[in-house]
Amino acid sequence: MVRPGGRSARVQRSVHEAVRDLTAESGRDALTVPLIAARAGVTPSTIYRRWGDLQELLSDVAVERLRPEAPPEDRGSLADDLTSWAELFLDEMASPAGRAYIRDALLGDPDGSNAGQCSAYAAEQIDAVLSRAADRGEKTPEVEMVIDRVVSPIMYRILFRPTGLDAAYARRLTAEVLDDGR
Amino acid sequence: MVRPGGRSARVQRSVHEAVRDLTAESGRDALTVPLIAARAGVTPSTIYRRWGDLQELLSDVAVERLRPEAPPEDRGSLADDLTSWAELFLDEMASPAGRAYIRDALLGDPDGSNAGQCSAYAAEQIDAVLSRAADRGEKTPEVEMVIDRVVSPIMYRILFRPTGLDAAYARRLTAEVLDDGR
DNA sequence: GCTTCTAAGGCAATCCCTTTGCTTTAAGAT
DNA sequence: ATCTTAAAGCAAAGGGATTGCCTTAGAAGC
Repeated sequence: MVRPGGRSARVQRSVHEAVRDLTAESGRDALTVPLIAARAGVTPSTIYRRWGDLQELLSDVAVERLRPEAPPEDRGSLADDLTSWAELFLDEMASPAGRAYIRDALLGDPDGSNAGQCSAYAAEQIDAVLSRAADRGEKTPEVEMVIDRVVSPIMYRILFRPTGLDAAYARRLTAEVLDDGR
Repeated sequence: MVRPGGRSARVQRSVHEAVRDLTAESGRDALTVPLIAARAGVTPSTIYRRWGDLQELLSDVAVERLRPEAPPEDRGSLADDLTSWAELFLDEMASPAGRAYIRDALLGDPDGSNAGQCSAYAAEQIDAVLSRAADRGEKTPEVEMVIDRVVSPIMYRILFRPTGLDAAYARRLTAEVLDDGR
């Protein structure tokens, strides 16, 4: 039984807020469950019971922060829309903060649902860009193809090869998928 | 000063061995530093001083296990070699054990060097396949292209979208990169 | 070979994170 | 208004993480 307006919701909000505040103040390495609990005004056992451990809590907070805040900007053409989305995506994800969120999201995620949520966010944004282009009458690649050809290489490099990532790489990947897919 | 034949090497071996044994016996969730230390015949502080924490130790062990044991089999043609390598790669990485090792490798890896090593292993194997094909006179894609178009999508799905991964996907990715790249 | 030097491991005490049984509270149902 | 029951609070115990100090063993110089 979910009680979205009640005490549970208040606790969830204050705990998430405490994580964000303490991360900003002292860095994520300084985070501990008792610290977060004290800041949030709850007892540690509440956090342990609801989230299991620190990593799962951080994973929750990370996914929340990786949620896109607005649909991709409309620049008038598929090529422009997709290219600028990919540049922005790379930029956000490859930043130190972005990398930290990705790691956290993957880390405390026993069943993969948080990671799946991240992927779903990207798919939504891409789908918005492609649908808009289709409405304009442009021929578009499949969402799956954009994920395989643009999102995957970017994420792979972020996770496994921390060097050589820049906007030009995002542009090249986008140009290639548009050449092949429409 | 490295002392490869001495006590350090013995400790390293016995600790790694203890991790493997205990993982097999009791599962990775049951692992703790004191447990591993006891099995390895060392004190916990030794492990903390050498590896920092449990996650970094597990990351070390994971990378060791992700090292390929032999060069890819020679089946006579680039298409056959690359396809069967990709199928094997997907199979090993997507297995429960493979996923666990990937997670561990990424997890306890503050500077990204362990993850980089994993990527280097894959690049080596691919390079071996491509060089062999080039020696036969076949036209081959670049290693980078195979990583972007075959390895990345597979790893992305393993990490972010745990469903719908099978040998057919590996074959499709390989076929596409061979069509485009030679 | 013997002495010297030093990186690495052992030991032990301390701190505090984690876990858990029991109690209390508050949101929703009747 | 009363009842029910998730969920939070409390507190104690257990044990993992950390660190200063000491000991050991391998390597280098004589």
